[in-house]
Order: sequence, then structure tokens, then C-alpha cells
Amino acid sequence: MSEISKTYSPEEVEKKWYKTWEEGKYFKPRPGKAKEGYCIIMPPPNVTGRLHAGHALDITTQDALIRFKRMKGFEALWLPGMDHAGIATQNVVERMISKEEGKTRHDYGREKFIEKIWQWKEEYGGVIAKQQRSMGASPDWDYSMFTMDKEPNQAVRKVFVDLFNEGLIYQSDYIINWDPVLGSAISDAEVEHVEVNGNFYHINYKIKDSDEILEIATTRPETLLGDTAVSVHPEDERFKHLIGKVAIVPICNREVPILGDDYVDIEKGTGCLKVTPGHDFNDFEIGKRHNLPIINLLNGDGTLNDKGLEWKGLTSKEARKKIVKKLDELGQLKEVKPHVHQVGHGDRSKAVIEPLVSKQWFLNVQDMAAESVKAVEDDTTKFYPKGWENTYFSWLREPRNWCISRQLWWGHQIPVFYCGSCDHKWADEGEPTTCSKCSSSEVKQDPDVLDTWFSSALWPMSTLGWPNKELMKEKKFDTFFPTSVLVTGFDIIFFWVARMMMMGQKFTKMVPFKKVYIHAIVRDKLGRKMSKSLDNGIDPLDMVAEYGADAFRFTLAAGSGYNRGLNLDPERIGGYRNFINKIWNAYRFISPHLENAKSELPKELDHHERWIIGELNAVSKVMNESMEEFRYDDSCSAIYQFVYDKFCSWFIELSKTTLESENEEEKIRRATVLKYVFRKVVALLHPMIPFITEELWTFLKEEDEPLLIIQDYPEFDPNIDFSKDQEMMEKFMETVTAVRNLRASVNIKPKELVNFELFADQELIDYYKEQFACLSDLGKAESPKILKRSDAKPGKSVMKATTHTEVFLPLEGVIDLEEQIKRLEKDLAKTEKEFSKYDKKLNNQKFMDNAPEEVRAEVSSNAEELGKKITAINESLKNFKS
RNA sequence: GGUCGUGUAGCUCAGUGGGAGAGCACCUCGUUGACAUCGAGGGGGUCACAAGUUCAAUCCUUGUCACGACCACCA
Repeated sequence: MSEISKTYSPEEVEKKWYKTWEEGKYFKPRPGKAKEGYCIIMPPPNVTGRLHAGHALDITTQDALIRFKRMKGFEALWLPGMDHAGIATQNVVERMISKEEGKTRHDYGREKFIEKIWQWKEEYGGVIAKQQRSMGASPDWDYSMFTMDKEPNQAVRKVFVDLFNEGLIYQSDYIINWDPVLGSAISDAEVEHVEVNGNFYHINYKIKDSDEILEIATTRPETLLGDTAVSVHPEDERFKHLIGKVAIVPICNREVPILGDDYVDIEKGTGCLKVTPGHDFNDFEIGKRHNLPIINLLNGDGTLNDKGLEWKGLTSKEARKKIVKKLDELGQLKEVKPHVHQVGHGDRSKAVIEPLVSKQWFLNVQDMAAESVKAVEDDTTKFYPKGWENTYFSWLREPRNWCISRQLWWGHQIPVFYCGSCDHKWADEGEPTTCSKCSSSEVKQDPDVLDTWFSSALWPMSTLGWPNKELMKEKKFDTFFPTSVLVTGFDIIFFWVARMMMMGQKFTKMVPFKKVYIHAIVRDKLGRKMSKSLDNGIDPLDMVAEYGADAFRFTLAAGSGYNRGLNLDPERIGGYRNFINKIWNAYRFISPHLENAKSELPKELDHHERWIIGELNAVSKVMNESMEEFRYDDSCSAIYQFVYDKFCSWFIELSKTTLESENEEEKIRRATVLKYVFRKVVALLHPMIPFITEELWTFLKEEDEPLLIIQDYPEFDPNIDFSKDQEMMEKFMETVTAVRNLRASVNIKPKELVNFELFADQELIDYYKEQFACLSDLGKAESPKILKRSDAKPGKSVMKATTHTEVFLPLEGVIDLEEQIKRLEKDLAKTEKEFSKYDKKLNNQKFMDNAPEEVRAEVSSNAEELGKKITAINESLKNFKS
């Protein structure tokens, strides 16, 4: 088997297997022994997107799950897709035509522009789907869908029309978040509040027929042109006598009422509030309560309109300066105080959001939200980690109606139609050309498109064919819905998770997913967010090229559990690359012996074989349980330890003698066990590191066995009980370690043979004698002596005690006595400290009275064992010193 | 302002009402025998601080400090 290279080279292996899997349709769901569907809907990345570290984590966690379930015999479907990302995509194409042709979208016109976007999508979009393959993602690509495809569009129309007819979708003049850069309304969820250093402008408002003055503090003085009232708290002793009088708005000299309203906070600002219902959410509410007129000051691009007087055409930021100056000139600017406050910005455009009143489409989510809260409260849908429920609840318990219309071109156009001749307005799933009431052909569709998240909210349903009955059958809706788990980041719990829940429940009467696993956000090794400005981004494709996809995946999985952040350090990937290579080389060691191996595990096993089988069984249990709970960190550390420490460092080392012995029967049996365990190991590891395990499987599988990707996942066997072997093996390893420790302490070369002496109780003496060959081998000894504790200790020697065995290493040369005494004394002090902890407890009557029996038993047995160790060290020290 | 979370080894982070852990980094020794992407060893922590509950607290409770994320109507 000399053709196996000394180091594992991922590149060709990854290409080869991905091709084999994909072409062999191995990612297709196939009914298995679990007789149950298992489905994960992939959060669709933006069509403009490129693979980043967050996606890599997305892929790793979902792919590990789907591979795990596939091997467990579930009919497993991982459903991929792509999001049309309304604003982002429109921006990309607008920039392109501006750069290449010097044109705007208006030069194209709506229809042509949309065609242009589709062209762009075909040509450049969806690079990410190719990149996902390099991570080893195993979704069923045949299920792939784009949010602007015909099927999702049909779902969008159906849902819209139903909600419209039910009166839940309505059009209203309401105060909304206006993004002046996009020239569109956006939803509350899309507004980010950013801390900004601004000013408090204190402005004096005159009062009609009075010498009194009301001092008002505001951060947005330019909005005073839209003031239609001034308000104070009705109980405010300072001002309540003014309620009912008339204030005069500076500059425009509008006469407005002075109101009393509970909303006003006496402590805040000057305790006196200017009311601008057209441009402030709260003022809008106050305005409604008091029937105030609404004045709109702004154009769609954020500049002032006619109501802006001489400042018409300026942006609000520019106008602010000039108006403040004007106020100063008028002597009505009392003072300007620096003020730090939170200002809403568009999460896409980063522009300052201008609240304004506009006619938009809204979805009334009140009842739906209540249902979705209930589903999580009663665990129909469970969050992992559970804490994220709070985030979900906080959004849904006080929901605000969702502004769903956007003044963009790229997206699902709102299926509402207007008749030009009879004013009829209706929602329609089709493309009506005549009015449904008067049959006039003057029909126009609403120009707005829907919020991207509207179609995303239907994603688990629409990708599985809903609402088309035939398609649903074809796509096995009933098998896969409700889907098993949604894997995503916490940043889109409101945007996406909550809305899918609402829509899913509303239209299917079912939750769209049974579990929600919220994974960490990937950050750099210092815990900072990856960003272009910091240039600390980690490109997954680079990592795959440098370390291999498996190493990268294992690193991400090992860092994933219930944590919020995953700090990714490329050095760690290097560490796990070594682990991958270790597995490769473990196989290289085993491979020459495989031809002797039988395919069935023999009934009679020796001690070490029972031990490794017992350990394998234990790790299988951990793997199965932790994967079920999304504790990838536990899975990874368990299998890493098993492979590295137990299997490689001990079992393979112990096997070397056996495999080279003359005893054919033993050799065959050991080869069989090695093969058996290794087969299980690659299966256990496959969900995390699919490529190398599939490659190694070709050498380990029987001829008629299929690929590893659809092999059975190793299960825990409760009937296996090799605990006695495991217990003895622990002691064996401790003793060998003690020998190595002693050798190191006197600088004996690893190859040099020594003769150590072990002193123990009868049971261990028998055991050591049985393990004589292995002890000699791993301790590099000619013929170690195994003696009773009471037997005479060697004279010139170094020693180390464990709780069960005293290890002596007799030496002929010069011993640095001082150093050995120091070493023993240190060990003694440590052991005594530990002992005293237990001893104190045993002498504490209260402990003896109150602690449970098993705790007392453990403490006293620990004390006893440590006592033995202390006695042994003391004796030795006495000898050394004399 | 509200909510949630975090504080454990140099770094990144697990963990448990009863013996402080891992990986990486570091130090020493070694290595043409599966693996230099390796081996054998080693050093290193007042488990943020304080009080309380308990026979027993790193773990539970309360408070303090520090940090972070998210939410919240820009007076």
C-alpha cells in the first residue's frame, strides 16, 4: 500500500467526492429505516452574495445535521435556494448600468430594467451556490428555488389575496420609516438605531396675547415648520395654566394650540414638546388623539418641499443649520446643548430615516403574532439555545403592523388592481385585464413591490410546492412539512423566523419548523465583527484552499454549540488540519494489516480490545446525543479525544506488538478489531468531515457496500459493558505515564531500555503480570518487576506514586538527589493538600450527618487512596534523605 | 431606558452543589518505524469582586464592577 501518500491532500479528494455524490444523486432524499422525513430549509443567501465566514458556519452546521440524519435512515432533505434581495440586487444592477452605460433605471423604464436584472442574475448571480459546493454542502440541488420564481410568486399572490380579502392587508396613510436614499418606505425591523452626537436646540415659542414664553427643546429644529401644536403635561404646575392658549410657531408664525397630553414627560427636555404629527411617530399619535392637521415637509428624496419655505430643495440636514441661524437672528434660539441620542438609520442604505406620513400597504399581524407566541410557549416549536425565545417573544408580544410595500421595482409586485373607470380596487391572483366589476379594460396594477421578507416568510411552504396541490405532492410536502429544524443566526429572528411562524401557522395551521437552532455569529480571533474596514474578514474559500474543507468544517463545528459568538482563528484550523492528517496516517498504519481482517467482530476479545470497544460505544453515545441537541462542540471534542488519545495513542501503540507477533490468530483478531473500530470512526466523523472519511471508506468497505454518505450511523449499544476493562486500562495508562514521567525526570532517552519496578496490591499485581508484555513495551523496559507493596524497595532509584501503584526506577549512574527530593516533595505537598480537603470533611460531623451516602463513600475512598500515595512518597523521601 | 448575555490558564472557550478542564500558544527532551501536520514530558488559574443560603459554592441568591448584544418614539 505504498501508494498512500504520507500526508493527506484534500484538493483532489474533495473534487472527486463532491462530483461523485452530486452526479450519483446522493443528496436526494431517500426513504430509510427511520421511516420518517427530515427536512432543513436552507436560509436562502442573497443572489448577489459571496460566501463569507457566516455562510460557512451555516453550511457546516446544517450539512452535519443533514448527513447525520441521512445516515440515521431518515428521508433527509436539505432544500437550497436563493433570495432575490430586492434592494441589494436593484442597487447592484443600477450601479452596473450607471458605470457601464451612464444610465439610470429610469432611462430603461421599469419593464426593461427588470429584464436587465434577470439578465444579470443569469450571468453573475448565484455564484454562492457554486461556492457552497466547495464546503461539501449536500443539499438536493434539484429542489433549488429562487424567491422570484413562478412558484414562490404564486404563493405570494395567494397569501396576499387571502389576507387582503380578510381585511388584514390594508392601505393606509400612516407614519412610516422613509429611507430617502432608497426612496422607499421600510419596515420597523429594517431601522437600526445608531448613537449620534447631536444637539438639543432650545427654542422660544411665543404665546399669543401673552408675554409668557414656552421654551422647547428639540433635536430636529427644521421640523418646526410642520408643527401643528405644542404640548405640556396636564399636571405640570409650571405650564398647565397655558393649556388651551395659542402658541406661535417661530419663522412660519403658525398659530397652534397648546395641549395637555400625558405622553409629555415633565423631566425630559424642558418638559414642553413641539408636536409635529407629520414627522414623528409619537407626535403622530398625539395628533390623532387631538385631531391635529398633518403637514408633510419632505419630498421623496429627503429634501424640503414647498412647506419648507425659503429652504425648499435643501436636505433636512442642510436646512437645519440655516433654520437654526434664522432662529438666532430672530432672537428665539435660547441655547444649543450637545446631546447624544439614538437616530434611526436604514439597515441597507445607512441613510438617516425620516419618519413621514405616507400611503402604504400594511399587514395587521396582531392575531397571527399571538398564535406564534403560543406555539413557542407550548413548545410546539423549540428554540436551541432556549434563551433566544426571549428575543422572539419581545418582538411578537408587542407587534407593530408590518409595512409591506416598497417603492422599488425589483420584487413581487403588489397584486392589487385599480379600475380607471369605476374606482374599483381588488386583489387578484392572476393578471386581470378587465375590471372585475365594470369590465372596463382600464386596469392598472399597484406599482409598489412587496418587502423581500414577505416572500421569505412563505419560504418553507412555497419551496415545498404550496399552494399548488400537484406540486405539493411532487415535492412531498406532507413528508417534509413541518420542517424539522431551522438553522440560522439570531440577527434574523424578527425578520425571518417570527414571520415564517406567523405565515406558516396562518396558512397551514401548522408551525413551519419544530426546532430552531440559533448558531453563533462568526467573528475574528479577537472577537471583533468581520468587516471590510477592519480588513479582518476570513474568506472561507481561502481556508478551504489552505487547510482543506474538512479541517475548516471541523473547526467551525468544534466552535459551535450554544454560544453566541465564534471567534475564528486560522491557527486553530491548522490544528484541526493536523487532526485530519492524523486520521489519514492512522489509516496508513492499519492498511497493511487489513487483508487479514475479518468482517465480523469475533466473540472472544482480549482486554485491550474490550476496552477500545467499550470506549467506542461510549463515544457513539455522546455523538448521537450531542448531535441531536446541536452540541457540535461536544461531538467534536468527544470524537477528537477518542481518535487522538484513545485510539491512536494507546490502542494503535498497543497493537504494534500484537500485529508483529507470531500468533496468527491474535494478529487476525486484532486486525479485525482495528478495522471494525476504524470503520465506526469514519462513520462517526462523516457528518463533520465528509471528504476524508468518504475517501478512507473506499479502503474499509466491503465490496458490495455503498458509499459512506448513506451508511448507517453508529449507534450506542446498551448491552455492551466493558467497564471493568475500562477501569483497569485507566490504571494501566496511569502507570505507564508514571514510568515515562520518571524517565523524563532523569533524562533517559525514549529508546533506552530500563528496568522499573511496580509495587501494588494483589489484584493489580495479577493484572500487571497479565499485561507484562505491553507494560515492557510501552515503558521501554527489559523485564520490569511486579511486586507487593510490602516488598523491599530498590535502593538507588527514583520513584513516583499513583493512588494505586508505586513506580520505582532503579538507576546505576549518578542521580541528582536534590532534584529528585524536590520533585517528590512537590508532589507530596500537592497530594497532601488534596488529602486534607477530604480529611477535613471526614472529620466534620456536620458533613457526616448531612452529606448523602455516596458522597461520603467517595470522599473516604479518595482519602484512603491519597493516603496510600502519601505514605509511599514519604517512605521514599526517608530513604532518599538517609 | 428595557431585555438578554458574558467575566474560569497567555489566547479562545467548555464545565459541575462534593476531586479546577480542553484546544492552541509557551518551556524541556526527543524523533529516518503510521503521522516533523510527529512523540514523551512540563510550567501556568483567588473560577471578576462582596455578602448570603448550605455540612459543602467556581456553580444557587442578592448586590457591586467591567464588557457585549439586542430592543426602545430622534423632545
